[in-house]
Amino acid sequence: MNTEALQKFRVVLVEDHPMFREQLAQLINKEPGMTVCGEADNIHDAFQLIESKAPDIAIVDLTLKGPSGLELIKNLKAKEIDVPVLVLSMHDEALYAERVLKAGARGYITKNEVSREVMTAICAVLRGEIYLPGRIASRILETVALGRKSENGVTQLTDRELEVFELIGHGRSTREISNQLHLGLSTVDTYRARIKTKLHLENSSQLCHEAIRWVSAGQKASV
Amino acid sequence: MNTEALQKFRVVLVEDHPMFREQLAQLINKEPGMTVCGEADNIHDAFQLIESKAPDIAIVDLTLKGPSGLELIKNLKAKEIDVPVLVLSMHDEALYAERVLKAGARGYITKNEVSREVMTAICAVLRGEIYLPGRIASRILETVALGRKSENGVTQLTDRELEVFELIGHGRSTREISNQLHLGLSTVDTYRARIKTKLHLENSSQLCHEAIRWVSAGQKASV
DNA sequence: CGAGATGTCGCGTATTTCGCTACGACCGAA
DNA sequence: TTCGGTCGTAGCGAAATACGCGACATCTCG
Repeated sequence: MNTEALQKFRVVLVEDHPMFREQLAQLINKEPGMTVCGEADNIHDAFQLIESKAPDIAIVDLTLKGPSGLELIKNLKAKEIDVPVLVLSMHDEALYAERVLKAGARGYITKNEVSREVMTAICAVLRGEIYLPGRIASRILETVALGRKSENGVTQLTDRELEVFELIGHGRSTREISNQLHLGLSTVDTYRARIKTKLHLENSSQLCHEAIRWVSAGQKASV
Repeated sequence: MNTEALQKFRVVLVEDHPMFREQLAQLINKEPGMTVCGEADNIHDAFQLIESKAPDIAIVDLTLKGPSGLELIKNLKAKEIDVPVLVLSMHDEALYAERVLKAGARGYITKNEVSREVMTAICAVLRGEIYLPGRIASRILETVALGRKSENGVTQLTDRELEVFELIGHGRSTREISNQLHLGLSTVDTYRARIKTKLHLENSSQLCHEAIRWVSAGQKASV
């Protein structure tokens, strides 16, 4: 029994929803081979926790109160603290999955999964695999199959496209942009279309959404 | 023991977040005097469930996939189905608390509470009290004390308008919103128009912009 | 009761989106 | 140097959407 205790996988939770965190902790502690060795609700505490405890895995919520979980992942990578990170997100969007994976996470699941799926993901990551729910994986693989560069996020936008993207993010309409940039309406339209393609966005609402998020994030989440 | 089992308070859960629902169910079933007698993840099932089971209390998440929990509460009231409703919300916002209370709910807690607080709330509502966490209660009382009418911004939107506003903020197109809310396209259009008027917005880009800003700001800034 | 607020919807026109095509410039690989 | 790719630019037509108008039934409250 002692040896079993020693062999348990040690998990750190980073999640700012107390109830959700409790639930996760319970779920994990219920599992024979795992134990929660620390919890945090912001990236600062989380960083110190992970640094000191060196857990076998960290489960990180993307949307924390302060800087997002993405920052945490990047910080860990920057400091070469090598802990597998499983990202938990509210967003069921391929864009985020790509970003966090690129930032160094080893898995991405949404909070809409059932507990079993979460455990599956944890186990997969502990085994060293990268875990993604099927629908997100396929969306990403699709872009790969289509010959996309491994580039993701906003980096692959052209200068002009980025310019337009940012203006969209500032709430400018297509017409305003075309005036401001001295372009034809249709030209701006083309950029919008290309941006949507590159960022895998379905319609102009999502385009607007992403653009604003990007702008108001101060362009730090790029990857 | 048998009589005790018969006396258990029967609880219905309405929550579309599988993991969270599991957690809640566990929390409640662990309690000696309570038992979960039904779960639903949309207001349609929820309504039938509550109608048929006539539970002692319903715990309702505000943000469901389809129509929001607010609708459910209103429907129950309209049909004079008299079940105490405890609202569970992501939003730590007096704005929502006021709305759901007006709609007939008997309590309002956020998902940021710890389990103990949730149990406290459930018990309070079961005792026939109205339960609000202190900080929300005081904020509501404050606005009452100040003679209300801090009518700037989003406060003046009606329930429906707010619902639409939020969906816009989540990047949904008009069509998606009309589907999700089971409304005519033109109806959603009308709401958009009214929102624009009330918030003094010029066009749909700005509407989109404001909605997204508001949503991603976590709705903390207004009131 | 009556006025106003609210939820719901339709219509017609103006505007925008969107998918497609196009074309010259440039750049790197064959 | 020719070929294939990307980039900036732009037009076209069909479909979708936005927008301003009106409408009507409830509901609420003075």
